[in-house]
Amino acid sequence: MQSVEILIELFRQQGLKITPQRRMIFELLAQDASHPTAEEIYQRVLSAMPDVSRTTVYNTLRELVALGELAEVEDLGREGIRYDARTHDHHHLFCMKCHTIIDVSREFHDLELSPEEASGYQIVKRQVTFYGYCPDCRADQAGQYH
Amino acid sequence: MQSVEILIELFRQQGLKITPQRRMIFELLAQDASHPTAEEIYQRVLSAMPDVSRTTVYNTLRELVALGELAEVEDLGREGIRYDARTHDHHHLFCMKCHTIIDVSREFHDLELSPEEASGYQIVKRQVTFYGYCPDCRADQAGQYH
DNA sequence: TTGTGTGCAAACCATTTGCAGTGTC
DNA sequence: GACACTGCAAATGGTTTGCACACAA
Repeated sequence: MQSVEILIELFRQQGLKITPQRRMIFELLAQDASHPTAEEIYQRVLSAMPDVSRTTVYNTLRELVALGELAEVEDLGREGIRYDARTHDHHHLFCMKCHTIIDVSREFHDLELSPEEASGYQIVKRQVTFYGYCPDCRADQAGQYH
Repeated sequence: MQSVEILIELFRQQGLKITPQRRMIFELLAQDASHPTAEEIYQRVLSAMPDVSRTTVYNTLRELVALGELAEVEDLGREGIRYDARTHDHHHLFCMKCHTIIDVSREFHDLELSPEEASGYQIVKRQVTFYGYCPDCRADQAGQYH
């Protein structure tokens, strides 16, 4: 995801309009590396702008994803889609207890499949997810994955 | 997931009962490598046993997961949880168009994180997902990921 | 016989959609 | 002044739950 100004420019180029709600959503996302759910984003917008609707938040997230400015993260914790402002490929560390996700910037070079292993698939992207327990959660003994 | 006989034995040991519905679900899962959704499993059970309820299918899947005999796959295609009878760690190839998932048995040895990269996480499991287009879908030109 | 399992219907929860009124450009 | 956007309420779709009856052990 790019800066708020560039996003605004991009939306205008697409014939999309810039409303106070959208501007606020852009600003909150641009400074958020926490992989929030739509509901979490909605709550943050709400505290700054008490009349927003969930619909508006969902609409704007959908536009950002369609424009390639926001990435959806697979639903690892069964609590809905999480959003990621880093749209270039990277990997994730997932806490199986509190469901926090943090980024892993390292690249991995062993992730090539031979033609037989690829079974005819044309591979576009590789994503590694490390499952484990974050520092807070390993303290109170590891719980169950669920 | 183990053989139907061993699953039956395991359920009995847990004080769980063996009903015709459960036996049918065990048999269908044991011979299914397609990573089906709960609904797909329900439809298959239904064609052999026209009075099953979704509730029974969901209950049995939940028990199997709790016993570690069935694995849940992250919801890659936003169509619900998919189930995997292979419970030991392995990797997946996902078709971004038709959402088919196939297994990759290869192991990858480059997937170690240094202490700094792990940010204090205790890592339990590593999962690689290869995103791409399956042979059928790459034929009719690649569509959009959604 | 006892307690678990089944099936129905209703509840849930994240997300989407229909629509009338509002605001951007 | 158009047309996109907003917000409300209702719909959707996967999954869970409450409950009365049925069946496995």
